[in-house]
Amino acid sequence: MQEVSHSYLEELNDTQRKAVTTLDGPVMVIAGPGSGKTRVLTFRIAHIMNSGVAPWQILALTFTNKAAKEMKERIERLVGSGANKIWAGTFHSLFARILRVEAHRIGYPNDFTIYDTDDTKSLIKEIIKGMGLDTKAYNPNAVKSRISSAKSNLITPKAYEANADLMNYDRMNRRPKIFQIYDKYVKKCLRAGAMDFDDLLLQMFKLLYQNPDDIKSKYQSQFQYILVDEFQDTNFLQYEIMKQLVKYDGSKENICIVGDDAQSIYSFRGATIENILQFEADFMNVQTFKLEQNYRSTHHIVEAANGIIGYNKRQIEKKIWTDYIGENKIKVIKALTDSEEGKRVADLIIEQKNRFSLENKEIAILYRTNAQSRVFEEHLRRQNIQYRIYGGLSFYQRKEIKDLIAYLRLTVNPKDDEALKRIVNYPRRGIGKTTIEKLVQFADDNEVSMWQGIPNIELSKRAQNLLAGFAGMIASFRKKNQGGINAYDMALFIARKSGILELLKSDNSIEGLNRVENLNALLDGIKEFVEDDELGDGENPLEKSLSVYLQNIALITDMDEDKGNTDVVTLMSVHAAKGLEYKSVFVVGMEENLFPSFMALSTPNQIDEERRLFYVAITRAKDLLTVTYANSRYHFGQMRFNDPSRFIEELPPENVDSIIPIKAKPEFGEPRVLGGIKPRLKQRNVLPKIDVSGFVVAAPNEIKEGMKVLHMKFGEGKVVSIDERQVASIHFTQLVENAEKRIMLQYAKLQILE
DNA sequence: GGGGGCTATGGGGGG
DNA sequence: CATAGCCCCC
Repeated sequence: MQEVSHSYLEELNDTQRKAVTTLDGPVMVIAGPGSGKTRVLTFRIAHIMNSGVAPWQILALTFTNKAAKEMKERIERLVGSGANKIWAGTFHSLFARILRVEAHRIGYPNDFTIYDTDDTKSLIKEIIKGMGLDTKAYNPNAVKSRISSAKSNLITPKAYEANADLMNYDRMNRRPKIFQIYDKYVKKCLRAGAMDFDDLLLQMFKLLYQNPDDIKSKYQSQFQYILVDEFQDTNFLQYEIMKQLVKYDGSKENICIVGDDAQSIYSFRGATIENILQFEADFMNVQTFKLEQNYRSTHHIVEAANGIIGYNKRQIEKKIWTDYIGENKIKVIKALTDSEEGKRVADLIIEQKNRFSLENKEIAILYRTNAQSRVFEEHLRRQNIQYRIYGGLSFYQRKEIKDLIAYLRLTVNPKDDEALKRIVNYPRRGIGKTTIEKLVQFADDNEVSMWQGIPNIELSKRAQNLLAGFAGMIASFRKKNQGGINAYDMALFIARKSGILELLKSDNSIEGLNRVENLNALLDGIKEFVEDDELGDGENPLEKSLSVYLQNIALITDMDEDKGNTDVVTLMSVHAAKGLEYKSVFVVGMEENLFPSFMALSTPNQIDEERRLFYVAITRAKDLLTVTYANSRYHFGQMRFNDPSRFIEELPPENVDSIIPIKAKPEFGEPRVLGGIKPRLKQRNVLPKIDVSGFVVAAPNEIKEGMKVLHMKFGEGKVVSIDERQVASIHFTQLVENAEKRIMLQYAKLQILE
């Protein structure tokens, strides 16, 4: 037996050490900002490994993949080797990895597509339009967030319809049919073999809960130790998954959660502080440790943070303190315009760099909304200060990148309707809007993906040939892809054969050249992925297929990318700054309607969350904190006037320099009031209510011309004709428009009436 | 079916 | 300001 060194324990204070060495049973660590939380987590994992536990038996759920990567590197240095085999990453990426192996057990292909926000939105929009509803009343964003929140709370479409609170809420907001959209959305995703971000959690839960082939015990016994970072930002569903993994007969319940209720800033995506309270109720004998000493910031910053958070009721009792007495108070700067704000921040950065010999990378500008980055960019560039913006439009969201990726997605999973719609006519091959609409309708009627509809839909000869040509190309890509080709060779082949590369190269404008460059950068990235010789769990090189590549990039964010050692000022949203620290921090745009956001003004709970967000913002600073606001700023091309943020007044005066407590009155430019909702409904099919109990599905070959049949969705109809591809034309008596539908017998659920 | 120009309209944070 | 969606023309 090798001698194990525990010398790292000497680097910890008493509470930290207890949090690291208490390995058995449920542990809760409440960790104030700058209290050495990351250190505790890494040391704890190292300690678990030193106690003889294999790295792959440890599940560490972090907030970003970058945090997981850094943690693994630090653990590697502490314990020698093996740290790369720890299951560390975000909920989404780790569950995607598991589902890639297990999805077939719950009705999904293992090669499932991950739908991003744009895919989700466009699908929801398609459904709304398909139902003849108005996209103004049924704002796709609003609908998406209702669906997302339903999924995060384990509410199925059926349960949604049966839930009086949800239905009343939707009725009050004039969106009574959200439950139907939700239902269609779920079905369409399944047909497309696609999971959205919420599904990565929801399907993981289903896998464990439904427990096909006793799969649950496999993961329960694998993950002997579970750690969850930023627990305050997990939602109900994430917590339920954790419980599936940890709570069972004979479990040692070795789970450690680390969080800070004061830094809970993600309730908009379903995170709930209740989880912290619930944890103590769900687990017996939870051992709680509170890390209250702040090692990061000056007393001015810590006291200001305490002062701010004191305005919030209801929090876990704790007192964050520091023995770091700083010289510089918090600076509050008022600017007349947003542009002046940008200039003053840039000037002050120059001044601070000289006076305190700061490097660019020790400085960050934090804002409430990504749209605010522009003025700072402008002025930093003017002053020749290197910077980097995180968040906003990422590389993978550029059009030319998404186009090629859509081809790759379709090659891996041809049922991916969103990918198909995107590129079926790009580059142009004469397949127009009408054809695509018909294909969408046909696929919907037959409850299949568009890809499955292509060989069976009846269109003009021309349209049919064009579609067949496209399908043939994709089929040839698929055939090539199944021959064990790596992702790079495949992607290059597709970029050439699809005509994308050629099309982009024919554009000699600056933007065109840029696009070619971006596409090449994407191909380089794929090459890098292929050549990376990182080892997987079983010491085998990780698989380099297109499918694995797509899974990797679907969950990548700006934050995960290496900044390298470049010396740049960081610009990012406050949300993105969670967990980070800088010597000098500028929190900008501190105005009513912006921070706190106008969306939050009417709800006390949301104001509290904005306040926690401000708390997170200021506690990123180690030495210097500057808070700025502007009397006027451009927003959507309009000049707007805002009062200074209430949070500025909440800063304790003794920790602040040069505060100017003037409440500017708006002179003109009152906020534009959005108009009322004007529903504009066309006469549409109202689908008949069909009693599905006692429904007898007929075999495809039993259906004959002239028969009267019952369809699950469209009700009674008469079979007009059946063609050689087994597509039947059926006239449905209860439909108002497009009563004659073409239905694929292979998939149709029809009952013979007479 | 495709392209170009014009208008109306969003309104946050992110995996 | 940015862009989706519409209208009109080829």
